[in-house]
Amino acid sequence: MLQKRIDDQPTISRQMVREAQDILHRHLKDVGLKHTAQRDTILRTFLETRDHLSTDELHRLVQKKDARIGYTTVYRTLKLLSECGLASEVAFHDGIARFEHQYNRRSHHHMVCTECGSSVEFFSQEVGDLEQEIGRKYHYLTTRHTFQIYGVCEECRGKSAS
Amino acid sequence: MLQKRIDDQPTISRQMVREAQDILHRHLKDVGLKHTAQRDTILRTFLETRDHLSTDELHRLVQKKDARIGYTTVYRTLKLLSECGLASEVAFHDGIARFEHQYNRRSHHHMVCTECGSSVEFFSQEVGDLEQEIGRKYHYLTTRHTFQIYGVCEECRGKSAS
DNA sequence: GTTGCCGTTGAAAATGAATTTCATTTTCAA
DNA sequence: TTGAAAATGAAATTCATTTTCAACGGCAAC
Repeated sequence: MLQKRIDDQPTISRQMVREAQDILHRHLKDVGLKHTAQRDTILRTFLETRDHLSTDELHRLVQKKDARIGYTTVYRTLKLLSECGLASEVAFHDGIARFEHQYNRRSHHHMVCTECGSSVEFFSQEVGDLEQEIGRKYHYLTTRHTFQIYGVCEECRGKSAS
Repeated sequence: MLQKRIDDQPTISRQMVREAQDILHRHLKDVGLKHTAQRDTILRTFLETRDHLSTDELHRLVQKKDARIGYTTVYRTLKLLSECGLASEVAFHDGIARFEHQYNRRSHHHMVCTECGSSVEFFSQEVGDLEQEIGRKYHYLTTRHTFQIYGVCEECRGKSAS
């Protein structure tokens, strides 16, 4: 099931793609890895979608551009992208790891419909503040948090009522 | 790795165990299943610990009481306990499903150390309020949420510094 | 008390996503 | 150009979870 995202930045500009590629290339150099056509293709494909993609879904999209790129490479590249902050994993609690790109986006959270899998993104400063506050209180050096709301969307409630 | 929990209710009384058993028995009756010694043993073992147990860990504890109880039965009973609200799953994002008992506990969240896996529980009214607020705003009928903070605890920071 | 039904049990097998292996190919610095 | 190091991708493996199935057990009807 494809996880849609509702967003305040509908498309990604050529400029952004270039900047993201620079970030990846710098990261590759930093950790002594090489620059390959596959990695660029995967990054570009990843940036072009607004959805929350599983490795498998991204692999399928990538294959439309270059059918010779394998699942494993997509899997490994997603890890690389996560390392350099271009991607981040969102766990929707359905047993599949999903990724969304983090390029030029403000911090947000998800509300997921448990019937159809669609999701709404929302923004709340308070949640980030809470991370800081709780970390200070218990002497943790916090790095990140996850916050998801689960429920049933309006459309699905309509269906089940009929 | 055993996930410790820090709590405001250190032990569970005989009274609570009895009440929890009643809840399970009623649920079994409701869905047309039977009351068995295994299921009672598993429930009792589950209630006796304050930790966040994986199926495997609970199975090991159960085996100390009755070595003939199999993994599958523990797995299935945890599902039953979840159905009737006695257990709930907490995803610590390490690929293993963990459960904690929900009997007579107030709503709480977790902060997990990514080094040693220990966790702190904390309480925040605001998070629940936020669930309501966001649900109303986007017309979702919300059922639950997850909120976890990840970081490094004081002890682990000490270790890595030395 | 016996019978038959139906749910339970638990070992083993299946599943499926994530990860690793390994032979081959590609990259890149010298 | 060249060779060492990394990348690639198909296949195999891992590992938690879930399902299957044959044997078992309690209980109600006879």
